[in-house]
Amino acid sequence: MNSITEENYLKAIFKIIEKDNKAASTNAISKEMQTSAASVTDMMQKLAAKELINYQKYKGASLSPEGNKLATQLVRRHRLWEVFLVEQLKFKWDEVHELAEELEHINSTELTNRLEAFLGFPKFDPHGDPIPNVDGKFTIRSQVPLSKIKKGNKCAVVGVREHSPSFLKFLDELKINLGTDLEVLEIYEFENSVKVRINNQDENVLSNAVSQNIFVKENS
Amino acid sequence: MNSITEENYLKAIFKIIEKDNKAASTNAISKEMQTSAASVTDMMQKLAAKELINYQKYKGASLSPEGNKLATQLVRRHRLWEVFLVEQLKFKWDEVHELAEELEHINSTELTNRLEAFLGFPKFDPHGDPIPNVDGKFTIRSQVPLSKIKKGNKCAVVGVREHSPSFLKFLDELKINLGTDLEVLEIYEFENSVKVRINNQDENVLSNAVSQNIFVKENS
DNA sequence: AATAATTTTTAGATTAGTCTAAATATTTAG
DNA sequence: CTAAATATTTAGACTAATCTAAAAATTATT
Repeated sequence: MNSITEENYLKAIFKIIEKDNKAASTNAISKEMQTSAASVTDMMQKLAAKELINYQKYKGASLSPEGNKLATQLVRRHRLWEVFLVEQLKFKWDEVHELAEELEHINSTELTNRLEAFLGFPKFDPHGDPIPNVDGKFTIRSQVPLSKIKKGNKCAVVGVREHSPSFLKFLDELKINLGTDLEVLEIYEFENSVKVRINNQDENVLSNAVSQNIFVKENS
Repeated sequence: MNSITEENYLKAIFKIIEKDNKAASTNAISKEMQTSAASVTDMMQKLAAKELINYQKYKGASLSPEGNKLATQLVRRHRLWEVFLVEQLKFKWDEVHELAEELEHINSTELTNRLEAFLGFPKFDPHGDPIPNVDGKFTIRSQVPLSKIKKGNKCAVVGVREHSPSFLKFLDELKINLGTDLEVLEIYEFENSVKVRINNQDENVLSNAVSQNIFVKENS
């Protein structure tokens, strides 16, 4: 069996590789895990000995097939619990990450699969991230940052890149959530700010920092 | 904050005191926790230093008001999760203990209270054990072991004393569950076995070991 | 009440996960 | 392409939770 700590390291590596598309460096992992680089090196040796990662001194770590399977399972559990917390317990999308971070470590395939069925086999979590199915397969969906949408075009929010509570709460203020319809009314030269109409009602100007972190699907 | 290990010790002490009505001895705790007596002594000193228990060398441990509050909260979470697993995820009553044992350590009052509301404020868990409310108050209910019911009388199952999966599965075989109606048809001299009619249908003879472990409410 | 049996505590070690500081390797820049 | 800067690893130590073996205290039994 693997400890919760080991699981968290695997998840960190998974996350870093997903973002950077290259082996996760010791420093990147230590930053993600909020631990010292020395602790990371220790753990890399341990995980390599268990053949959960491929690791070479000074060269960073990647997931072995087995490690990838475990990490994917953790992502699956995390996102299913987030759906439960938001849809059934009525938590808000900025409140569920930490709880799911704990719930995901409850190691029961039966529990995970029953939860998935109970929730109706959701394909995406409350932030629009895909939920791997029982075989670890993610549902792929076409999505672009809002910042890429041309003036005059309409689209719908399908996800967010940034997951911090502060960003999510900010979007709440703007009445932007998953499924929200947006129309790009204007794109300003200054910092590429965009003026959008939100759900055919309010208009608002969004900074590039915001529009880059909202994923949308353009209306066809 | 308290570690999961500390929480488990508090729960063990709670359970022992509930059963024996006296300070929990080192040996009783080590048996409950499946650890050595030496480990228990160490932990008792730690919990006493935190003022979660009253502990005197060689005299056993009892819960302080603060420790009792924590233990009750764990019992509350454990039983609420059991209700969720059985009622929503369709687990059987003999399958939920271990999972609830993990879920109970997720330390969020908000989560607990929302779960309770989601489940409709249940007062008893799938084994008939009372669920403490947000203030730690248990619902008291009159109940007697089936072995105390007189010949000819009718009653309904409200709980079980023994919680082992093997006992619970055995009751399943007999079609005995919470809410099942029983009529005592005969009491035999030999070991006080009882013949019962189950839900006005099957008849079966139950050993005293079984009838002592089924709690019922006599029909008025 | 003295002694035997049992229970509990203490002493000393072990493992997992962490740290800091020092040493070593790699990368970057002049 | 060497030297400085940065990244990584190693060494050694710490804490929490555990263990076994030995010592001490309590309880039970003649």
